[in-house]
Amino acid sequence: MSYLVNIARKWSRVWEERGVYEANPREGVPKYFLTAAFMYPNGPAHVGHARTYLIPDVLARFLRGLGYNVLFPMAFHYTGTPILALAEGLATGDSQYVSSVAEVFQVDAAELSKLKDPVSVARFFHEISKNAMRLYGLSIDWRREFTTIDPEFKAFIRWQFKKLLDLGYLTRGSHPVGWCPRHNMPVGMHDTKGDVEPEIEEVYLIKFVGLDGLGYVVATLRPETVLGVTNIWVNPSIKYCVARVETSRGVDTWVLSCEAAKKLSFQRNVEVLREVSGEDLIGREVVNPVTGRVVRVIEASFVDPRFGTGVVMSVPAHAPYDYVALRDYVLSKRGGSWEGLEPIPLIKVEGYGDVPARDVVEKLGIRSQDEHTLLDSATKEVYRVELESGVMRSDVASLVVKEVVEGARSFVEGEISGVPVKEAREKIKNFLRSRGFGDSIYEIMNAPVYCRCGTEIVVKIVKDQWFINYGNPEWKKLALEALSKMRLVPEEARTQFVHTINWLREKACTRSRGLGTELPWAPGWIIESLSDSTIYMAFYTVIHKIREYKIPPEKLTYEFWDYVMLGLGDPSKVGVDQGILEELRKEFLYWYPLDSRHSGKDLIPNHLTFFIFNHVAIFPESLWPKQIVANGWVLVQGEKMAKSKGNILPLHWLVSTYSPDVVRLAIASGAEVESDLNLDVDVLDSTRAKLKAIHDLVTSIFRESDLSQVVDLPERWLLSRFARNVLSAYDDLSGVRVRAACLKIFYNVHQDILKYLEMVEKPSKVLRDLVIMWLKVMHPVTPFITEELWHEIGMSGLLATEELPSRDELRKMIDESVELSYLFLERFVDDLRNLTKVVRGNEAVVYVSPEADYKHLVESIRILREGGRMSDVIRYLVASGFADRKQAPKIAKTLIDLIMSLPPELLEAIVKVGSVNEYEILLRFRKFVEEETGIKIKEVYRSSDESAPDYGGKKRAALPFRPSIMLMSSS
RNA sequence: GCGGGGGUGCCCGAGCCAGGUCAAAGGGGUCAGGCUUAGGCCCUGAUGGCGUAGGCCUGCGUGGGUUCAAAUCCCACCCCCCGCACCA
Repeated sequence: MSYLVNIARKWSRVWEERGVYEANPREGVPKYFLTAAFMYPNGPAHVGHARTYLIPDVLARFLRGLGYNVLFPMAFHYTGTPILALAEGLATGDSQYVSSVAEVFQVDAAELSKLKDPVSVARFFHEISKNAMRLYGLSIDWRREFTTIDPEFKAFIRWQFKKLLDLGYLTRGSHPVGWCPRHNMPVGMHDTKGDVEPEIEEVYLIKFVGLDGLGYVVATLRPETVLGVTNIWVNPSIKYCVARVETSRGVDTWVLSCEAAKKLSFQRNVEVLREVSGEDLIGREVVNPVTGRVVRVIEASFVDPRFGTGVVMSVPAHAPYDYVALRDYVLSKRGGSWEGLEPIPLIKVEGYGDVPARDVVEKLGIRSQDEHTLLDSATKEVYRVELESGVMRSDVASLVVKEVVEGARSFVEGEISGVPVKEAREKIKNFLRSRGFGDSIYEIMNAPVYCRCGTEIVVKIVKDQWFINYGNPEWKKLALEALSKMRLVPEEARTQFVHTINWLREKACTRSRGLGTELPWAPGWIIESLSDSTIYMAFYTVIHKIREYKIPPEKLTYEFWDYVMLGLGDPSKVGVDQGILEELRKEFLYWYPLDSRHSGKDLIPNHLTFFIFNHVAIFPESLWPKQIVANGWVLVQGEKMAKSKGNILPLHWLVSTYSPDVVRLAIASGAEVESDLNLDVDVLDSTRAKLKAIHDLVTSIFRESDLSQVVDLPERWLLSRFARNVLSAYDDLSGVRVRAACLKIFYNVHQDILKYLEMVEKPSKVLRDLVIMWLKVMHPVTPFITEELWHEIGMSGLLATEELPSRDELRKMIDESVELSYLFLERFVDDLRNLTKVVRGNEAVVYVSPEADYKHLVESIRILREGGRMSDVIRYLVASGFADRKQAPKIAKTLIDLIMSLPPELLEAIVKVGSVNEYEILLRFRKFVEEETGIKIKEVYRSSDESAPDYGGKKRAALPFRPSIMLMSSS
């Protein structure tokens, strides 16, 4: 095992020293430019990266072998906030934390504990990962490596964003985010306890004006039920605040729970004037803004001060909570009298009575307002059926007793009565909002969600947020156009891309903290990571030259990039030597457009789509990317990798434990790109065994001194099979079917060589030539062991720079007639074996058809291909004299069955080759057949041989490609 | 809820887009045999049911349909996985 790791160390160093993978423009040579998503170093590169990076590497090596000038670069993405959290954790010096991180990542705890700031954390994992990638054999041009906090890169990103701004694709506004009041920063899923995504939703507010002059603002998801309000709920045991609250119409005075007031202060200005107890509010009267009805404030224990405003409107006909609370109240305080509080039916729903809430409550047998689980499911049911199939009753206008706002009655009459709930909801919302009685706040629907620090998360409205407006219809059109011209692997991803492009709206593109590039015109705002990584592939084309010519970052101006990337402006006025500038421009144009972009499938709905959008925004059509390859996950022992599970397989550990070639072959042959790959230890072990077997086979072939010079049937067969497998593997690789290619190159070829060795007494010299070709075609997947073998068998030069056998060269090696003969033999063995299962016997007499009869098979194939039926075949057989009228149908049936059972390629081969000399083949491979089946071949006769005995009447049953066999027991 | 992907033999997993090459590739497991001092390595064969002549029957989530012919096409249903953003 250490052998494989050692040769990897040796050859990766040699390749690097000789600059084998440093790609420079070469005029007249076709280029291929591929990139994989650079990694975010908040941990070491792991087996997931290993997969995403291996696919382009195999393609890169393959294409180099076919004569392409291939560029495969890599960089590191420092932008973002997760590294901050990690650095924060490490900086506390908590040794338990440090050692747990060290363990999942398989890194040195002492080293780790020295890291105090985000940048050194990033550098630490960057170095580990980079070294792992080098040992892993990725054929990367490392001269072009960079990080996203390099000044040159920042200059490039500033240019990109200025471009987006000029194009009108950037907008500004405010928007709600999950927010930790203690950290004073936005929190996403990865900063919360248990990785919970805070679900932020807009909740509607309706203001009931109290007769005391205060605004009693209720929060609701169902504004249409405002028509059926019988009372207002407050919780008597909690504190309420009277506060001056900012609204779109100026400042208003509201009553709301003090907790709500505090939360709301993150969304708008709130000034608490005084506190009142819930108790004090009981019995006050408020006016329904739509119906004008005056209702009372009543106590209810179910009211949650943390949700909405802590003030709730009561709609007993359609809200189970309200119905039950009201029932409690009526029974305990009013001796069962509902007078004045009767549920007011608003919505008709099939299958329910006038008061659906009551129906459901009774169905579930709910007894009190404290049975939250039951009430929640009741609420869900009523909400769902009313939304889906509910219609506002036609008499709702009569509920308007007094017009608080002008036109309320005619509004309800004309727009609400008789319409579906969904529609009524929108109309009432708009009506109330336009009259100053409607508003909305944001609420965390899955509250409580806690920050990692333990503080409960609130919703904050971030102001002056910058967005990239992916909702722009013109832009979408361009993106769709680019997509339609792009090749996708897998093709199934296309619909997902189309939907993503259509669905995307404004994307917040800045953050208030983290590593990255500042928005040039808005200091303090950092461009977030999904936004600064959309066109950086272009940056690879020139960064090494910028460094080589020592162009200082301050000279990388807007004009500089405009010229290099777009050829705009006057190169003499850029402030950089014009010759150099032209050289950069030329190199960019040499490599661009990008030929293939690789990443995990998880990036389809974000990065890969943004990648398309930004390319079409900034670059002309001729420079749009040509292909995207999105690969599936890597599962470890059937499970998804996760830090929390501790089952992350870091690349540096993998390659030093199992060796790069083993890991590469296991990943490459484990699954096709689109599907998830399950990696477990057994697979790695058996892959290692496979490589060892190949290694030993190759060395033994070259150790063997006694080789024949013949190029006979077995040799021709071997060469032909090899060529076929390799050609087919080439096609696979061109279609990014790496697994299929691997199976052919590593498994089929290997097996054929073993078969060949069985066939011959003494291997031919031809085998050596074939092995040399074999090493070449294996090299893209397992570069190290093949390079080592290359030298071991005495070849000169580096295998890494060798050309692969060309398609033409391979095609010439194909020999259909030999392959057909061999196939015939295989089928015969199968047939014979099959027969031994049903008939006892240990020796066989075989009748083969004369070669001349093949013309009947060929003709029958032709007839069937041209749409002929059995009758046509019969007619032909009789006409040709092959069969008489009596036997023809039976023969035709067998013939057709035979033809139908043969694969089209084989039929093609039969037609092409014309015939098989069955007699000769069987005699020649008699021993082989006997060994394979355990049946002695007593005699082989031509069925046309008059003098041959006819055992069991089998003589006449022979058909081309299907000898007739008489099985018997020797006495 | 919206969107995407998928349900295949004991297990994993191809094949379905271009219907007959499909009892259904390839692994794994299991069984038998070989190699071997021994085998955890490797090699060969078997692995839905039936069959003393190379064949028949049943079968690819469920139920219908189209067709001479369906794992493959159409319709309905059931079930599983993954995304829904400001986060890499």
